[in-house]
Amino acid sequence: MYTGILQHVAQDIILTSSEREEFTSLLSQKKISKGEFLIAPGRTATSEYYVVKGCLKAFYRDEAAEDHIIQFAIEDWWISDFESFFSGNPAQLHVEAIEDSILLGLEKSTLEELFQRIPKFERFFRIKTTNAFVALRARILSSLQKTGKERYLEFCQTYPMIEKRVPNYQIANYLGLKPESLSRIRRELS
Amino acid sequence: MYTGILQHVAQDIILTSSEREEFTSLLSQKKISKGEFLIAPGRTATSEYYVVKGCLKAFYRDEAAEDHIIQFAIEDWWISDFESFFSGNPAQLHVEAIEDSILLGLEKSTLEELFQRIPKFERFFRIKTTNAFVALRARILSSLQKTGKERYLEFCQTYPMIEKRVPNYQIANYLGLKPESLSRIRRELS
DNA sequence: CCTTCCGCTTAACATACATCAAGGAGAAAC
DNA sequence: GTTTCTCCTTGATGTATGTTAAGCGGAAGG
Repeated sequence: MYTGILQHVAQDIILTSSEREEFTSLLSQKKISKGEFLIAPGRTATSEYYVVKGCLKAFYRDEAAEDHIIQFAIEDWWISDFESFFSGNPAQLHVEAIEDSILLGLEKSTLEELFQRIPKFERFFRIKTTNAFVALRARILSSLQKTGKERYLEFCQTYPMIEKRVPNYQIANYLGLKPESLSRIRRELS
Repeated sequence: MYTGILQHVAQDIILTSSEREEFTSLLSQKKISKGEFLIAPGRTATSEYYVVKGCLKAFYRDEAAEDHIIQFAIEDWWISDFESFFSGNPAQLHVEAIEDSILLGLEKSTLEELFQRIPKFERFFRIKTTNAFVALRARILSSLQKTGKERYLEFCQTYPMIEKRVPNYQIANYLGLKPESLSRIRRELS
C-alpha cells in the first residue's frame, strides 16, 4: 500500500524507518469509483490526496454550466482544491474520478502536526508547491502564446501517460480547444 | 518610508509596535530608474520586493527573443521571480522598471529568520502566496476560455490603476494579444 | 523650432479555431 | 444479436486574431 508513496517522498527527502512509519500512520486510504466526486464546490477541501491507483480530474464549472479542466492526476500525483486546502475557503473546484481510484488522504491539521514533528516534510511539500507554481506559470505562457497544435504536442511530451488514458475530448478541454479542433490537429500530425 | 508597507501588512495580521520596528529594520531600500533591471535571468533571485513607488514588469524572454509579460507591479505589490526565490534555482524571468521606482527588499534568509521570530508573518506570506496561486489559476482559465475582449475587460476591472499607467502594447502582450488586436478591441468598446 | 521616434491606429488580407451538422466505429446495455 | 450510447471524425462556413503595411500625433531631443 505504502511502497509507492514512500518511494515518491524518498525522491526529495531522506527518512528514517520510524519517520516512514509515523508518516504512513497519518494517511487515510480512500477508494472511489469512476464518476464519483472526491471534492465538490462549496465545502472546504480539508485533505489533499496522493493517487495510489487511478485517474482523476479537477475542474471548474462556470455560470453557463461548462466545465474547464484545470488538472489531471494519475499515479504518484497529488490532487485537491489547493486554494481551498491552504486558505480554508470553500472549494470552487470539482475533483472527479475518471477511473476507479485508490487514494491516500492527508488532513490539513495532520499535515501541520507532521511539519512540527518532522520538519523535513516542510521541505518536501515546499518542493511540490514550487513545482506546481512553475507548472502554472509555464501553462499561462503556453496558453497565451502558443497554437493549439503546439500546446497539444507539449502536452503529449510532458504527460504521455495521461494522453494515453484520458479521452480526447477531455484533453481538448484541458488545452482550451474544442474536440473537433483537436481531432483535426491530430490528423495533421499523423 | 514604511507607512505604506505597515498598513499593507496590517490588512492581514496585527503587530505590536516593537514587531513593526523589527520588521522594518529588515527591509532594505532600493531605487531603480525606468528601464533598469531588478532581476535578470541566470542568477538566483535572493530577494522579494515590495513596491513603495513606481511600476515594474516581470517577463520571460523566449528563444525567439520575444518577451511575454507575466506580471505587472505597482504600489503595494510584491514582485520577484518567485520560483527562483523559493527554490533557489537561477531566475528565468527579467524584472524591469517601467517607471522610476522605489522598493523595499526582503532577503530570503532574513525572511526565514523573521518567520522564526514572529510566526505571524508566516500567515501573512501564506495569504499572499495563496492569493497569487488563485490569481494564476483564474488567469489560466481566462486565457484558455475567454476572448481577447473579455480578457481586456476583466483586466480593466481587476487592475484599473495598471491599465492607466502601462502602455497599451504592454497590456496587449500581458493579455496574449498583438497591439493591433487590442487597438481594434478598444475601438469596438468605445 | 525642427526633427526623430515612440506608441497608437487603420485597412486589407491570411490563418487558426469555433460552430453547426452529420455520420461512423466500437463498447456497453438490453 | 440488436440497440444504444459514447467518443471520434469530417466538411462547410463563420469569426477572432495575426500579419503586413502605412500613416499620424505628440513627446523627446537636437
